[in-house]
Formats: sequence, C-alpha cells, structure tokens
Amino acid sequence: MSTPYDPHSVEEKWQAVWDAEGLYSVTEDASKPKKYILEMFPYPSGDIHMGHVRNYSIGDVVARYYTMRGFNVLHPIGWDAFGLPAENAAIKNATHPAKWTYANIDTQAASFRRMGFSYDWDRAVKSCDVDYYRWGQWIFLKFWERGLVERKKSPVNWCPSCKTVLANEQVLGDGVCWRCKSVVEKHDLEQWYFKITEYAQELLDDLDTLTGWPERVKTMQANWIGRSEGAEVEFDLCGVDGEPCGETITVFTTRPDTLFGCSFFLLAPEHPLVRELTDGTEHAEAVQAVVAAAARETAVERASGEAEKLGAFTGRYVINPVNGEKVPVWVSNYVLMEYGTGAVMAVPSGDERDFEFARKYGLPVPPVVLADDDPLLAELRDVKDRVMTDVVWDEAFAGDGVMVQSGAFTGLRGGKGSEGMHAVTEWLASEGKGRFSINFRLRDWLISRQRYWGNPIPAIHCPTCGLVPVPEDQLPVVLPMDVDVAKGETLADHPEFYETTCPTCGGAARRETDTMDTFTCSSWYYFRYTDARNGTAPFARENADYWMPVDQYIGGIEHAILHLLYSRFFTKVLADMGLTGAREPFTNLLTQGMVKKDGETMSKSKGNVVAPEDMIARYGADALRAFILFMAPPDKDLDWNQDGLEGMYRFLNRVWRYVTDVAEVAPSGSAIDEAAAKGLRRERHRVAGKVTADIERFGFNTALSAMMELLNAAGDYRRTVADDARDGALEREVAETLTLLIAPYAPHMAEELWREVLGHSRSVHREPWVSFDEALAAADEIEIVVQVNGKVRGKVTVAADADEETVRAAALAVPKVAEQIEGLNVRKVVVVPGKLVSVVAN
RNA sequence: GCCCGGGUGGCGGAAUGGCAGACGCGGAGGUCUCAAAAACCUCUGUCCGAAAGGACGUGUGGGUUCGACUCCCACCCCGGGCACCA
Repeated sequence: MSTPYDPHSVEEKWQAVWDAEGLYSVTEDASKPKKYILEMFPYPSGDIHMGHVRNYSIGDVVARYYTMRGFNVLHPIGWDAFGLPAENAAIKNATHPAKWTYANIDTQAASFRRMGFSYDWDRAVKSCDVDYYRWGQWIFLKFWERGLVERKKSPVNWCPSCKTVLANEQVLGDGVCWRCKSVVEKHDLEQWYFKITEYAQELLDDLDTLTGWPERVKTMQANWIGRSEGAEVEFDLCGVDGEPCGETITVFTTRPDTLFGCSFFLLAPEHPLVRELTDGTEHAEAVQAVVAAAARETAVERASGEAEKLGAFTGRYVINPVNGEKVPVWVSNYVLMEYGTGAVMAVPSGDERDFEFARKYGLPVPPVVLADDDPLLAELRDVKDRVMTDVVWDEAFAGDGVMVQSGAFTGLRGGKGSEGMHAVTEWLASEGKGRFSINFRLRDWLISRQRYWGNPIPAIHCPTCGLVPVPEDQLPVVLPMDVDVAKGETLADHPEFYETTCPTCGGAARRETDTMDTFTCSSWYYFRYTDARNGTAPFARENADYWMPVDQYIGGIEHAILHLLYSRFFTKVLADMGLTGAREPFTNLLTQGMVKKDGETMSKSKGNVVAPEDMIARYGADALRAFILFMAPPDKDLDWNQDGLEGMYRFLNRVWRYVTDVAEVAPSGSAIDEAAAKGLRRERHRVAGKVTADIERFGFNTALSAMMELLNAAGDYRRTVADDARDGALEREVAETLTLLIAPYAPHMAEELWREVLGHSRSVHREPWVSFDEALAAADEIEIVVQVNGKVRGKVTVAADADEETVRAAALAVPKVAEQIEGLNVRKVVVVPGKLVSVVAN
C-alpha cells in the first residue's frame, strides 16, 4: 500500500534539506555556460500576493529548467526596500519605517521559502541596507563626475498626497501619481536630475537590438523617447516700432517645408519673453488673462487635449526668414514651455491645432502644401507668390503633397521628411537662419524626493562653494534612524543630519536633505547580485562580465517605461564608466499579466484578496505553483479560480499514486504486449519533446497539459493491459520521465518521488533534463482525413511513410467518400502528406 | 484621434493554412460503498434526429484558397499605451 501524498510534510522536509545542502548556491564557473534568470525584485509591502506567486513561479520554472539543462544558473532575490508605504505605515502605526520594512521582508522571505523558490539566498540584497545604498551614492557621485547630474529649477510634478515631486515617467497618462493616483500639480521648484536625455538616441537605437523583448514594450519606450526630426528656425523679433530690434526667437518645427504658410507665431504662456513683450502695453491685460487661465489648467485638463485653445495678441511681430513677412506674435495655452523652445511657428493650413486656433481668432490660412488630388492644385500649381490667403477646408492638411505659394521651393514635394523640408532647411542653414535639428519628448529624470525613507543624496550646499559632492571617502551618508517619521519628520527636520561643514572650504554648510527616487535603487540591483557582498565596490567587473546581461527578466508590464527605461540608462552609463561590458541589461523580457478576481484587481479595499498562504495551507505550494502556471499563458491576465486549484491538486495526487504504484510493484511481464508498449513509449517521447519546447516558449500551461496526457496514457496502459503483458521497465521509465518533467513546477513532490520513492541519491533538481527521441515519438500509422468539397467525409489509416499515390488511392476508396463523389466529376485531389486528402468534385 | 494587444463551449484555455474546442474546471450518468467522501469509468459546442446521420459554429461583413480561429480588406466591442510634442 503506497503512502498518500502529503504536500505539507514533503514541502517542509525538502526545503530544510535543500537549505542544508546549499542546493541553490551558485558560484562563477567559467567551465559552464551561464544563465541569469531574474524576476523584478519586490517591494516588501507585507504578505505576498498572487501576483508575486505568478511572477516568481514563472522565474523558478525557468531557472530550474536551465539548471537541469546544464547551465550555471544565477537566480537571486532581494528587496526594493526604500519607499513611501513604509513611511505611511510608520505614521499610521507609530512605528519606524525600518522596523516595518525589515519585518515585512522577513514575512515575505518566509513565504518565498514556503513556495520553494530556488533562490541563492546568500546573494539577497535589501536596498535599505547601508551596504547596498552606499553604492547607490557612489554611483550618484560618478554620474556627477561625468556631468550627468544637474540641479535646476523648473516646473515639476508635485503629488500633494505623497508630498513629494515625481519624474515625468511617474505621472500616469491621466495626470495622476503612479503610486497613489492623486492628481498631480505643477510646481516651480529646484530639483536634482539625472540627464537621461543625453542617452536618448542610444536608448532609442538600441531598442532594435532587443529582439527578445515584447514589441509593445519597445513601442511604448520609443513613443516615450519621442524622437522628432526637423529644423530650428530663427525669427527676428520686431520692436514696438515694428522694425527688427536685433533679438531673435528660435522655434523647432518638423515641417520647415510649410514655412511659407506661417501666418502667426506663438509663445507658451510660461515663456520668459511674454512679460518682456507686453508689460505696460495695451495688450498686457489680455495676455495676462491667457497666462492666468493656463496656470489654472490642471494636469488632467491639459493632458486630455480638450482644454479650449485660448490666445491673445502681444502687439509685436516677428519676421519670417523665408519671405521677410511680418507675422503677429500671440500667446496661447496650447504651446508647451517644456517641449522644443516654448515658441512655435503656426501654419494653420498644415497643422490641426494651428488651424483650429486660426479659425477661432480669424487669422489667415494660406495653403502651402496640397494633396495630389486637391482641386486647388490646378489653380495654384507653379504659383510662387501668395495669391490665396485662405482655404475653404474644414481641417488642415498635414500629409504629403505638392508645395505651392512657396517661392523658389514651389513644386517640390512637401511633407514629413520630404525633399522640400530638406531643401528649405538647407537654404535656412546657408543663410544662417536655421539648421537641421532633432527633438526628443523624453525629459531629464527628476530624482530628488522630499521624503525620509530613501537613499540620501550625497551633496552639500555651501554658501561659498555652492553645490559640493560628498567626497567618496566620506561615504556612506547614513540615513539617521532617530528621525520621528511617525510625526511626519523628514531629514529637513533633523539638524544633526543637515548641519555639516563644507568638504572644500571647511565652512558651515547644509547637507542635502532630499533622498533619491527609489527607482535609482532598482536601476542597478541586478549588477549587485553578481557580487552581492563586495565591500569595496558596487560589484567587480569580473563578476558582472561573467553573469551579465540578464538572460531572462520577468516582471509586470506596468514597468514597460519606468524601471525598464531607467535600468537601460544606468547600464549604459555604467558601461561608459568601464564597470561592465553590457550596454543593455536584459536580453529577454517576459511581461506577465495581472492576477485578478472576478475581473477586478485584487485589493484590500475591494475585499477580494485571495491569500496565497491560505492556498498553500490547503493544497501545498506545489499545487499552487503549478496551477497558477496552468491557468493561462504567462503574459495574459488571469482570473483567479479556486476550483481549478483543486483540480491541479488532484493531478499531483494522480502523479504521486502512479509513480509510487509503479515503483512498488513494477511487474515483470512474461508476455509483453508490444503494440501497447509501443504506444505508451511513443507518448513518453512525444510529451517529453513537447514539454521541452513549451518551456522554451513559456507555454507552461500546455506543458502541464501534455504531462496530464502522458499520465492519462500511462493510466490507461496500466488499467487496460493485463499485469503479465505490461512492460515494467517502460512503466518505470514513464514514471521517471514524469517526475523529471514536473520537477520545475512541483519541485518538492518531484524531489520526494525521485529520492525516496524511485530511490535515487542525487536531487532531481541536479539531474540532467529528460532526453527524447523524435523517431520514437513518431507514429508508424497515421489517420488521414478525407474532405470532399471542403467537408470531412471520412478517415483512413495509412502507413506513416506511404507515398502520395497510395494515400490518394486509399482516400478515394473510403466508402463514404466514394458515395459522395459518385456521379460527380473529380476535378482536383489535394494530398497533404501526413494530414489529409481534399477532393474537389462537381 | 493615433499606436499596440485581444474577442473561440457554461468557465480557464488549446490549435506550423489542414478533423475547431487538446488539457483542466464545472455538469450528467455510472462503478465501488450499508451510506457518504475519495478514487475510477462513460458522456458533455449548438440545433434537428430514437438512432444512423445531418446542419450550423471561433465578434460582424466581405475576400484569397481545394481548405481560414489562423492570411488580406472594412467594421464593431473589450483592455492597454500615447495624446495640444509643433
């Protein structure tokens, strides 16, 4: 009588043994090919949730699989441990963020151990440990040395609920904070930046090298970087007398070919020239009304694009460099100070927004680029001077077409990237009035945060020397623990921290009290794992070169821009510093879908949270792991369903019973049924091949299905073939195959079966992966489907290697088929070898 | 508005242009049992039919093809990203 499957005793037993054996500790070994398998490290928010279970189960299957394939696998874990929730919890529970954070880490680590994830715990990293964050400070200083750190005043995103500023990437599309979903405000503040824009072009170009990334993530990043090719054009500004005053205003445009159609000129409300041009004039009041209205617009309104276009004439003019025309300067809320130069040449016939504005304020709309099928073309073709100052269109034409009313450029092709655009730009350049230019949407990364629980920015404000970096030998700047966060204090409330002396002049100075964006911590942790205990450097290049880049990265799609863009930036800078040979951190990326409940995201406020610990308690970690992978392909969202988990538990029980039955009473058949054995053997090889291929393409659900099929076939064999006709050696082989195949999914059960039931001495997780033989997986007879006029009318079994003529003859001889085509004219017979025969008759 | 995904039984999902619905869940019936649970077996897309069998069927409408869930065109719905970026 075999012992029943008891997941809890099996799981606890092997977790202890694996720890004692150091099964998952890994060292650099030049003799073996490496694989670096990594899941995005978690924020220690408390108990683990189903999203964690899914993310880390995927990674664990991949890590265990490649280990069995003979790779030296690095599979580390750690915690992204700085961040705001710890401070909020501190205020709520009158505790310290550190205490809360470390307690949560312990809770999560225990859960991860109960899940049986194969982590090298010796390399675990907590970003709030001084041993880690000191190197973040060191990297900050190196960025500074390289001119990639800047402190500047500018309009920034302020989250009133988090009471800190945010980077552009951290404001969601609808103008809300990525963390708390509050509406973000614009404040004019002096802040610290990393100059990620210096890497904009490389960040864009190298997306093409990331062939192992989902297309949509690359598209999102490319859109975010937002490269535009065009020209800078200089307009001479006229004084109040209407004559050029010697000043110029530069604009960026993607359509220099439309310059002849510029009928007004726009400044952003925040543009510094606005006051200068209008203060004290009759236009000041109207202009200030527009400025004030723009300032009142919320981020949401502005982002929606639905804010009404407002404008006011400044009373001044600029000179269009291509034709010397005087163009009125207006102020409008639809011009953004942050993009380009904050000034725009308006061409209403070629730009939808300019068109709308021109119609509202009665400004001229001279056509300059006409579609090839535009009826106006007959009238205006080859017309160089402006004879038409308005159009009857109800929208602008922004496409490719023919340039008209455009002086010497008339007749050229106009449009984005057109010959006309190049010709106009070259002419401007030769006149010293413009140049080719590339603009990016990407902004520099605002990294300072007005919060306590983060990595202190290693800088000092000296009244005489200005901004001074903390000297390397004075690192780390330790985050003081005696700040009363529960009372809302930050470093700025802590004189013992900020009162210091200038490292340069020795005078009294103030230490920077902002901390770094936690995304800086997560931008290089994967390097730290390669050399986690290094006390003299963030990591040794030797270790980084052995392990990096990460071969398979797994995490949520919500980081498509945020973390993944920042990490790519960091890697490029670290490479330029000579610290690594990798210019991209993650070779292959898998973005897993969300785990929902009844179509909604699980959250405490909705009260629909399914606790993984409860599931482990009922069915064991193995069933939970296997089930969450079985539910859906990893990149799709899934809806949690408890009944299915029970089904997976049943499957594991059936595997357990099968393997124990076979191991305990392996029959030695005296009259083996060779045909039946052949069928089971074929299934064993087919399934081994399928499971292997499926893992490689992340088809964990179909891999598990295939294992179920093998078990079904093995069960049928055992039930339908008499004891003395069964092949005992084959059954044992099938039992071992199943155990090996399921090992990455249900590691504890597989280990118990392998070592205790099947009697092997070595861990199943150290065994080589299952081998399989395509020839044995192939059937020697195949069922061919016969279609008549596209409908299945019969089936016939033929030898697998039967030639086309044989198959054709067999197909036409099928009674049902013969009946169908009787009296008809067979016009065509398509024979698809190994599949079907299609007969066309009428 | 633009750019990506995605729409398949009661449910999760499976299908290199070749038998749609593998596998699992749920459901129905059965075996075992004093009974129940567990386990095992059979059936389970819809409609017509006693059955044999037939018709229909992968969001909608067209097209290509001997053959379309799969490829092409147009559209509808759902999810996500971007959005006054000059």
